[in-house]
Amino acid sequence: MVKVKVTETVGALGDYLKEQRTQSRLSLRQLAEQAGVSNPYLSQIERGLRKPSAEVLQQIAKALRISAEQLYIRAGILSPDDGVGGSVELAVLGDTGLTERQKQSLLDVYASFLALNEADTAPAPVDRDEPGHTDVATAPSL
Amino acid sequence: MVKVKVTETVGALGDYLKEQRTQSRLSLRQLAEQAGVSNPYLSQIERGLRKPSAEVLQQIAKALRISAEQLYIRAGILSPDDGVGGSVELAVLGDTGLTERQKQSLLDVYASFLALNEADTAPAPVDRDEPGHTDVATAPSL
DNA sequence: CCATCCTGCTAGCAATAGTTAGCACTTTGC
DNA sequence: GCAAAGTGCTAACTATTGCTAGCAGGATGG
Repeated sequence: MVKVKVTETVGALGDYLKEQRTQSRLSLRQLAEQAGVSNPYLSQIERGLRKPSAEVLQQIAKALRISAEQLYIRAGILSPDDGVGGSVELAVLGDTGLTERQKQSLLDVYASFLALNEADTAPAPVDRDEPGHTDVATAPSL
Repeated sequence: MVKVKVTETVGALGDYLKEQRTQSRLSLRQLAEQAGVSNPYLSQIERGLRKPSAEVLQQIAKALRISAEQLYIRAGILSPDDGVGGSVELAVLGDTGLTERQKQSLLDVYASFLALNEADTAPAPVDRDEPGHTDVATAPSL
């Protein structure tokens, strides 16, 4: 009985973090250095004993090449459609690799997708969108 | 000894935060309550005296209906194309309002835009040796 | 005129984030 | 066999977060 519920969310974050780290073939010390924190501390974060500050979390996310927001979502701290509604818009608008025109086009497509799904799920309020299931039976012709 | 250098980034975050708060016509206490923090603490954050933890920052961002990532970017803590490269991908993949197929389409378009701009600005293909990057998107035929 | 509610701010304290030093174990090579 | 360097973890400490209690000033209105 090791996991004693330290808010449970922190543990989830730690697990996901460790999963990402090992998947990137990074040792604890390597990631710690890249993220600019000490290795014992990173170890404690992974085991759910500590909650990293915003800055540290950003550094870690950056070192792992993932979004801090995603880190939160995947760790179950933030629900996907909770406060992040519009994160696609923001991500696109904040992208420096796109021209303004391209951003607009992309967002147009995005909006149209959402509108389609909206109209789709409206009569049938069963909106369980399981990844891998790809419920595209009603999806528009692309 | 007055701490002159509070990293300066914190001040920027505070300024942006305050700007957003007043723009939303929220008093300090109102936002503090919505974000689940004490009002003196929020006050200190806005004045750059404190750096909020990851959780608190998320709560504040949520209460203001903005992305924590954007909060960082706008505050100048995180540069837009810095570690957030790929945030569009992540935002799209994390979006619950899209089907898997739509996500794929959107990302295809996104990738093609990037490829276009890449070819435009860099005649000589720059190869960045980033571990675990696995650049799979090489301009899909649209 | 004074009570009451708002605004934001300061002081002081408890909790915890993040540090350095160092332990135990495993692998690598001489 | 054993040094050297890798892995992650523990302990003790300092620095910082985030709290409660309470202050001064401005509106509102009885």
